[in-house]
Amino acid sequence: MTEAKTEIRELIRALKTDYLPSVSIDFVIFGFHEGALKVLLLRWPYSTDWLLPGGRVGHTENLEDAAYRSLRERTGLDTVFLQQFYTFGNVIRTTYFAIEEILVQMGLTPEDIQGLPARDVSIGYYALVDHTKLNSVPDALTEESRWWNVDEVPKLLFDHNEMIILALKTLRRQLGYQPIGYNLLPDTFTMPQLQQLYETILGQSLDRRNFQKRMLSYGILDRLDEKKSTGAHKAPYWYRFNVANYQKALQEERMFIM
Amino acid sequence: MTEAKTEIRELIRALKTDYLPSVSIDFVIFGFHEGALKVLLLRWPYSTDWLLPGGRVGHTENLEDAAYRSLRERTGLDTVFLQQFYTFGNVIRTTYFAIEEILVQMGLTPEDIQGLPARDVSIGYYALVDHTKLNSVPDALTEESRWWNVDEVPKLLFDHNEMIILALKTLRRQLGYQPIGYNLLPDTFTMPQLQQLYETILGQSLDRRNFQKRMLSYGILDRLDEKKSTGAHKAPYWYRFNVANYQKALQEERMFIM
DNA sequence: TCAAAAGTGTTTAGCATACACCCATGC
DNA sequence: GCATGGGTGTATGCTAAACACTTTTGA
Repeated sequence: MTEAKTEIRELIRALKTDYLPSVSIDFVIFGFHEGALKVLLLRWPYSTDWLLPGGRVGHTENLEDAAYRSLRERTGLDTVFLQQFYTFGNVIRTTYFAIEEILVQMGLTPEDIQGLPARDVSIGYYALVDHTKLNSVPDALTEESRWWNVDEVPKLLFDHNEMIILALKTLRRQLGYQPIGYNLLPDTFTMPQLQQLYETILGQSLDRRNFQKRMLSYGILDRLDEKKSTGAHKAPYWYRFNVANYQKALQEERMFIM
Repeated sequence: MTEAKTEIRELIRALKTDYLPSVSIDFVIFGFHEGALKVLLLRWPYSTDWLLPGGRVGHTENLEDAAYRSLRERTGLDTVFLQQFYTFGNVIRTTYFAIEEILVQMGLTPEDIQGLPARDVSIGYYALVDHTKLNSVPDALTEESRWWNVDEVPKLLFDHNEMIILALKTLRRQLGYQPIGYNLLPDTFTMPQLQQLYETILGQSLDRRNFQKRMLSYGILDRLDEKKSTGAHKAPYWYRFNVANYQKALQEERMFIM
């Protein structure tokens, strides 16, 4: 048996003993890059299908702590925007049944599989991350992981396509009552970049002047000096989020109607 | 041992074998009566504290089905508005530990308690019900159940106070993009009654004329004949929800800004 | 005839939308 | 000097908010 297979068996063992049975976490990790909204997917060994990264909850671990821990273990990211959006509990969603073939190829014996929870209820979280800061941490169950454009996501395992759709819908609605961009953009950014982020998430273009007017009116941005030119045109200003005001706006809700 | 205690032991046994371990459901059941928003609470035998009604998920039962089933078993209501709003997973939230005293008084032995999940992750649902149609179905674990005004709810067991607060917050936000009232009002109702419902949920008073104008503009109401007088004043019209349009509005979202 | 509550229409103000010209830079 | 993209202000229209008088009814 290869070392990888041994590692997988160890993971499965831990799954049975170290974590709450019947409960899992799935992450829709959004990143923003080259004007497109991306989502992080991974692929198991011996499988051609992709799926969302996930995690589990320790016996004496708070759910939210488990979500942050799992995400940190997987992405190396600590300060991310992480939000629970829905809990999925259809029976067919995660029967190990459906992926038995893969499990067998992973070198798991019937005894390994025996005792796995027959189905999970999975708590969906979505995360917004600065994709330049992410360094993917591989594990034995991850053969490959990469970013996909949200509108080019293939058919995924389980109900993970629906999860992405609902996460995106929730994210768009959230844009209506909370600011967004912190943790998703670099520390300093330009107004056109911020606007592109909004346009990408909303899937529609917005008026430059009106967008800037609204954003500035919220008082969550601090303007810095000029940007070094990146092309044959006037240089845009750098902006930075005013963290205090940004946090306050997050609390307040009810502004930010797009 | 009393018959009630035998029933309780049977319930606890079923809890260990018939349902997913570590997963529970809690209901914030809202009713509207006498101009006040109410929430249904219950009290266990041998306990002075109140708490939210709950349910569990069968091994081969979809989460949503389990929610509807539990609610039906408890309230006799079939067609209710039921919405998942958050999943709670703090460790301290449901340790049986915290209520050991009560369990002992219920006649449970250490062996009964042994094997109970140490903690649950609980999926919160809120329901809107026509409180006149509710007939409470008692079980061995329910010593007493009744409606409480939402602003007079006492300190509850576990984290159930927080649950009510978050459910109400979600309900209020929902009022911003979906119509509400079907399942919460009688079949026919008057405009002032509908307005009172909105005012009650939002916790603020609204302008009569503007409210009526907006409501009628949504096309979800059918006006009937005059109401029989209920006082020394002009009789209000009866209205009824136009179910087809109401359902369509529920799908559409994004209208109904209050 | 008076009090209590419901029906109804108009005016106003604020905000979101639409829209155009000037400016800086690199080639 | 010209093409590219960024900066900025104003005019308009729509809709939510503010607001008052008339009608019905029972006591």
